[in-house]
Amino acid sequence: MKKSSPVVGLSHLRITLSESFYVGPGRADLMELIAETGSISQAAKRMGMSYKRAWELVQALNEGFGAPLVETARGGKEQGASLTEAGREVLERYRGMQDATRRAIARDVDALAALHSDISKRK
Amino acid sequence: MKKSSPVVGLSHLRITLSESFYVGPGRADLMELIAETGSISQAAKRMGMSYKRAWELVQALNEGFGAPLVETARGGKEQGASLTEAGREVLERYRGMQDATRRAIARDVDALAALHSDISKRK
DNA sequence: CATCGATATTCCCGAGTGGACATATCGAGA
DNA sequence: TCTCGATATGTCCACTCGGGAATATCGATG
Repeated sequence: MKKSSPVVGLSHLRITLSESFYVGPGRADLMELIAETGSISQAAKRMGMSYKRAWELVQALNEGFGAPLVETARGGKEQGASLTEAGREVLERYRGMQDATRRAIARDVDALAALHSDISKRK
Repeated sequence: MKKSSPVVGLSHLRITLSESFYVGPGRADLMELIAETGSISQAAKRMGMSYKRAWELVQALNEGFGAPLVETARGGKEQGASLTEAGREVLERYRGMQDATRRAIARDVDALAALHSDISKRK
């Protein structure tokens, strides 16, 4: 009994922590890819966005939060980017909230999807 | 024991039903205001957006869903806009999902807020 | 058949966004 | 001290988005 279509359902969940900081799906994905690749530029490439945009997002994350969530190091072999402890926690919490939300709204999503396909057939 | 700040927490919840249709906070608010005021222009005014934008959103809702969620009537005394039965159900379901989501993520939001204020104090 | 209020539709323009590109910078290691 | 890979930062430009305004349309009602 697998899901029929992964596209339907929760697509955007944004959590606001203050006037200057929020986390949404894009920022979370970027953080995750930075953790995976150890590089802003690599993460940007995988997300299909420019390095500039990714770097600006990192700035927004760090400055908005008030403490670095993404650390960077220039030069040498160890250069690159990585998540700080706070960054890892923010990401983990966000993923948890996504899961909790999907579970919480599953019935409503099904009901809406049913209504939608119902009406589509009718015409 | 009331909430300290209503700004913190869930700020955006978008539900995608198909490639051409989704509901988010803005569309839901617009639908609700149309139901309340019985007019696209009135609803637009209350949301601080132009009539044009509101009208475009209504188009996106109706065409995206594949069936009218907002009905309009021109001319005479009965002119205006209102929600169809499907529109009311979509709106009601969306509000329900918002509530369910808020409940589901409450603990995580608190934990994130705690982490955030913790770090803010530290510096 | 003139009025009226709201919908429907188009045109023009400014602001903002983000991409592409070009450099500058850093610092470990060869 | 030169190289190298990645970060850091600015400039320029095409494109999009949405606002504002103007106009057309509708149709019950008097």
